[in-house]
Amino acid sequence: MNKPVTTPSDKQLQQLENQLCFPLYAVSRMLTKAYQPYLQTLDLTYPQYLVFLLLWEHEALTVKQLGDKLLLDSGTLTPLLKRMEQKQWLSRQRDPRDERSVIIGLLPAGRALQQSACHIPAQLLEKLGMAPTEFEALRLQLQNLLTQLS
Amino acid sequence: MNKPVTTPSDKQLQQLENQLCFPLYAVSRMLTKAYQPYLQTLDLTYPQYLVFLLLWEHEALTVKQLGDKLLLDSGTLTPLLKRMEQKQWLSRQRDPRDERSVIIGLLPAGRALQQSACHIPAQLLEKLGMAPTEFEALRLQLQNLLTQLS
DNA sequence: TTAAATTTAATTGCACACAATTAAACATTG
DNA sequence: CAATGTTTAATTGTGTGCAATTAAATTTAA
Repeated sequence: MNKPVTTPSDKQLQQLENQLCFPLYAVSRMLTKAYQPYLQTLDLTYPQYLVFLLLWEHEALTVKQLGDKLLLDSGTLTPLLKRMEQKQWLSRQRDPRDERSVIIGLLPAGRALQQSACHIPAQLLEKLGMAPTEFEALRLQLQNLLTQLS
Repeated sequence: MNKPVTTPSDKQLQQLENQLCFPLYAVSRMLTKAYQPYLQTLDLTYPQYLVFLLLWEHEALTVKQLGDKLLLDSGTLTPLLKRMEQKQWLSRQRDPRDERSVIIGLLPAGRALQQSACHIPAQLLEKLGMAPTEFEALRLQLQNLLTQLS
């Protein structure tokens, strides 16, 4: 009763790969689009929203710390943060104790946005329409993948 | 023995949202990066690789058909396909029977790339390090999410 | 304590990604 | 058949996303 232990063909492996890698790529983009209607009214993009989630929690963080938490480098963050600075949402200033670091701090207009954004998570979760057990399973798998890949 | 049926707070919902939405966003980017070492030697990007996977299978497709399959619009595909055309990997020509459509066809250099790329799926799958049951579960959940979101 | 190595952010250049608009070709309908 | 509506790509403009380089500040080591 042994199963045949044949090596999967290149074509079979390609199909497997695309059943996982492409959906991940596509779902991620669709998810960003799903935020659009809510974020657009606040003049926010999804990466900017993620920066706010961190600042609402921590009040001030360096570019480096933001990058570590979001897995984004300064080439992405610097122009993004400059745009947010122009809207008076946050401040950018060198750390006097280590002039290499740039500290990003919440400004009143940025703090005020939290009230307008606090209903987004519930609306998003509803859009996903997932059962709690499914949700938890997916969360764990993504967590594992993230560990595996980074 | 009833569980307390309290409404989750905004903060709790925000945490839930970020346990799923942010990991999806991050994993997708890390996955693209995981392809880098293999694609770089072929002078390919991940979206370009996806275009090739479709062309290797179908030989020729319109921009519209590529967009439907990849969930990308012409604003993304047109410049990407022009870059691939410049490398002589594919041709772009209007369909004589419907001048609105542009047919993307494989050229010899593009067809030849398939031989160099055929080992990528196996290497990628190994990098993910997932058990078959896990793999299938994740695939199904992403499939469901994609349906829900699009 | 200087010289070398390291850390951190900014800059530069290239490639997506998508909303909105435009333009051309085709299809439909009166 | 002509007017209207629809489909399809291209274009434009804005915003990421990242590799590679640069520059400045700090840390380490000789």
